[in-house]
Amino acid sequence: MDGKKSSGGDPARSVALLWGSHTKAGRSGLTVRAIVEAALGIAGAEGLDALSMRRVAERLGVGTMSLYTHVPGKTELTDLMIDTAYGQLYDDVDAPASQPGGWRGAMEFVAARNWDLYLRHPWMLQIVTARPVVGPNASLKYEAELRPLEGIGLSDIEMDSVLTLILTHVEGTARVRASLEQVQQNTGMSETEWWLASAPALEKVMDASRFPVASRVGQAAGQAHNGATDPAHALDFGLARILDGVAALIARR
Amino acid sequence: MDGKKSSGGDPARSVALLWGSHTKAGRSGLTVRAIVEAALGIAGAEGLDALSMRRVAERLGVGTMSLYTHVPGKTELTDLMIDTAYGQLYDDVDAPASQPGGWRGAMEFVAARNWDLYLRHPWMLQIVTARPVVGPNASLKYEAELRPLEGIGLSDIEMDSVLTLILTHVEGTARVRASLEQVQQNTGMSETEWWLASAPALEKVMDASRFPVASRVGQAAGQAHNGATDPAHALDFGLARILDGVAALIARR
DNA sequence: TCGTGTTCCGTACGATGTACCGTACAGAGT
DNA sequence: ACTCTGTACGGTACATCGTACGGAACACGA
Repeated sequence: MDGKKSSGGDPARSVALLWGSHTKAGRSGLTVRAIVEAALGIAGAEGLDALSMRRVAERLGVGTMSLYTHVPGKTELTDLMIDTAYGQLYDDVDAPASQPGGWRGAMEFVAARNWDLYLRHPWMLQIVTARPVVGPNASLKYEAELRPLEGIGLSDIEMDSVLTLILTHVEGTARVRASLEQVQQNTGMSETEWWLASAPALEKVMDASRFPVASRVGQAAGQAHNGATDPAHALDFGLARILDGVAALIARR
Repeated sequence: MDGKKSSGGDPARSVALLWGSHTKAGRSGLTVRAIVEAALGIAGAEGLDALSMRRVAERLGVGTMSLYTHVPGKTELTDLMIDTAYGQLYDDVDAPASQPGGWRGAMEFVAARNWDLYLRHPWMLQIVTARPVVGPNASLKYEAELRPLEGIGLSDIEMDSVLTLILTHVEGTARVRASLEQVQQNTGMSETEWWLASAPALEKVMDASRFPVASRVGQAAGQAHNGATDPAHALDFGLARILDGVAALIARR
């Protein structure tokens, strides 16, 4: 129920592992790349809860402990998974910068791509990255996402801050989205079904007059969104506000 | 390493548990309230990883399985922990609304209080709340945080969206903060120490000229923040941008 | 041919959440 | 006062996890 740790071991070893070629095979053909891909397959198909070293080994037809010859531990494996997923984001470092609509269009593109990323890899949202993974693809991602902010009147620090703000927004919203979907899958109930199931019990116990604003707004939002929250709407609304705020910062110069 | 689940059982039972009095004691004096407090004590002192049903029972001098008489499972226990933590946020429903500085001052207050909440209860950030906990204190929190947005020119739905945006920002930033602190605690290295430990390995393997913008901006941000990221700065910067964006939305009317 | 180092992996340990089921007690009914 | 019954308590057991340990099997340079 809580977050699993990440990045506990030797930094130098982790860095070397992330930036290595991943193709050196032993006598059973076992490769770091193969291990990572198997892990991605499991996490993608059955979620992070289903990901265990035993399952990975099983999928590769290999003893469980053989994995530890190539990978220090599960922590480092997930780091590799994350960086691999990042690699699917942009096929070109200048993809965001060459988007129409200036820096704003570029940032909308960045947000959309990250949103898609979490949609395709919801397990990423369950990993508590104790430290940002500095792999090759993560570095490329950072470069690609910073470039459109170059030369528009922001200081270096502001460029970093703006990007962080946007990415935090997307990630947080995607986390809500993934949570909703997971419950839907666990309980077999849709968002509205679950709400209807708890409504009678709630009404019996909660005095709505104590929460006048909350009940009115909650009701309105619930009806508009077909459920308590609509992550897709939250993404767009939030991004629009954020970009307006950034535009105001730039205009102030 | 991944997020633990939440809210898997019967909705009605969960609601009743959350809104109940928590004082009915059996013959050994065991209470839902006592269980929740013990759990909060463990999570607060040693983190969520240290929280187990056995540890809670041990702390209460009680058999492990006795807990299950009062609480359906660990999932519901964490739900109760969360709602209890929410109870410490505002001592008055009108605390945010009666803050100086209008709606903007109120939202800054709300953000600061939530920031403090996660600072005091970092374990909350590790729980994957599969569904927002609708307990009494969560409801009060929602009401208190919505009130300052009343009557300033936003629709009901926009009120909800604005609040969600702010809370998502605070939570996401707090998550980064908690992650950094946890690594610091796990590895015994400070932010800068860890970075210095991986720097030589990174330089050996990463060609900085491939990431011109990233390395320049990263360097600048790293120096300004005494580490790769400065969550406190990210909080303030992001909140300022967001509130500017909201102000622009209101002004547009 | 013989070290010698690397890769593979079977076994085992200490955790975890909780299902199951027996036991023991508190309070109601007589 | 005595029995009956429902609830609270908790011991044991199971499946699962990450991984430490150490032996076996192989590749390869000398």
